[in-house]
Amino acid sequence: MSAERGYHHGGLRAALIATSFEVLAESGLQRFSVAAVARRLGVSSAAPYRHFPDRAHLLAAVAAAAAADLRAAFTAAADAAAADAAAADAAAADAAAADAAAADAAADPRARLAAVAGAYVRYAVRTGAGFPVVFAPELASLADHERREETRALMTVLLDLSTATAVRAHLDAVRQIEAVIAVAHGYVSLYVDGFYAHGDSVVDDIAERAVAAARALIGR
Amino acid sequence: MSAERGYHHGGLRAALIATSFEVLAESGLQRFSVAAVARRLGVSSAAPYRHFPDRAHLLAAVAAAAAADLRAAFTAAADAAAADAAAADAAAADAAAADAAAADAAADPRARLAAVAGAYVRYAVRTGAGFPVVFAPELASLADHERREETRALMTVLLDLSTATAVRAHLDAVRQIEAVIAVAHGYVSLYVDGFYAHGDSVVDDIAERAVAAARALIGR
DNA sequence: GTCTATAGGCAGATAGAC
DNA sequence: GTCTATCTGCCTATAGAC
Repeated sequence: MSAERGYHHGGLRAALIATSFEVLAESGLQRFSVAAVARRLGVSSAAPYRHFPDRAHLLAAVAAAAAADLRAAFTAAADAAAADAAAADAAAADAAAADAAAADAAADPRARLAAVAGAYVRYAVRTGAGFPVVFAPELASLADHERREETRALMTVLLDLSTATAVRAHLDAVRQIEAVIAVAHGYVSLYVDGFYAHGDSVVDDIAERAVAAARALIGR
Repeated sequence: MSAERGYHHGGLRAALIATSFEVLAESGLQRFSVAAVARRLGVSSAAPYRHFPDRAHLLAAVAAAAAADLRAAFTAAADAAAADAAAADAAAADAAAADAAAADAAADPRARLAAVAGAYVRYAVRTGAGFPVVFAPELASLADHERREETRALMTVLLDLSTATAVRAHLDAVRQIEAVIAVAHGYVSLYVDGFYAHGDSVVDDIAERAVAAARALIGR
């Protein structure tokens, strides 16, 4: 449909969002520029302004996509952790029992919540679009319905995962999820700010450390 | 000695470093600019280049000062936590016993380490100069002896605090201090990136939450 | 719907006057 | 040791040609 370079004629809007993730991953939110996205796509620096009125509206579209991605990544990681735990519990038993336990979404709620930390580290490092992009204050005033809905759904998923760990009160659930995100984002922030050497294996390492830390924070 | 505005003639170097902290606190490392520091001091944008060859060398001087500040803040917070814990233990006993326990630097090593998280949150939010400034990769190649010495001393203090908690191996101590810094920096990062509303009481709150999270991470 | 061209702004850094 | 003035470069955003 569209050429690799030069004209996009129709698909540019989606391409701008996709390429924005690459620029974010390499440069971060502060250094993100519309010009860099256009350059990478081989279009002129004016082309993006046909699809987004300004830099903030492009970033808001990216934030909405990131919120949706994170929600999917969190639920997938939680389900995988529950399945792993069930498989480990039933290691010597038959496979049918493990599958039955894995199918139970309530199984091992603390492991499910801890898995969020690992998924966050991997996604935020890979795409550059973590919570600071999703909740960027510069986008708060934008009346962007899609982003508002996606962020609300994201927070609902997180709160449900936290509440399932049998915390006493709603405030405890909020603070628990805050702590899990804080430790995961802390590892991400130290990584992207150059405290660690860069590399895929390092990302895997800190993702595991984030899960272990989250598991300790969740307690019991 | 020096005028409030305009000429500094002798004190500008120190003033540049001090004002750099203010600019960092307001704008962050990415948006930090030599021009903004000069503007705030009421000197021309060329003046700083008489004292520092470029932006990186000014930041390196700031990083060295921040490392020294953080080391002092960490030891002070650890000592205060140990004193608090001793006072609480001896609440019904006489004051002399509490003072004696507080004077013992080995008392309550896990509370001492957890206190680091609170001190980090307060300092990094107030000055804008946390680990990403101290260990900024853009400064790594600078052969800045002062900064190297200060960062080494800072890491030694942290490692000693971690080792005192009776972890099994050296690697465990390193990962433990990493986790404490990660959770503290995570709260800082979410705060400066606008996830929380801003205000002194919010900073106090997240500093306390960082200490509680660190305490859970340290365990036992 | 994309282009070229441009205006206006701010940053890093240098040259030469005082 | 600080100034003014300037060069270069990159950014956001707009105007008008195609």
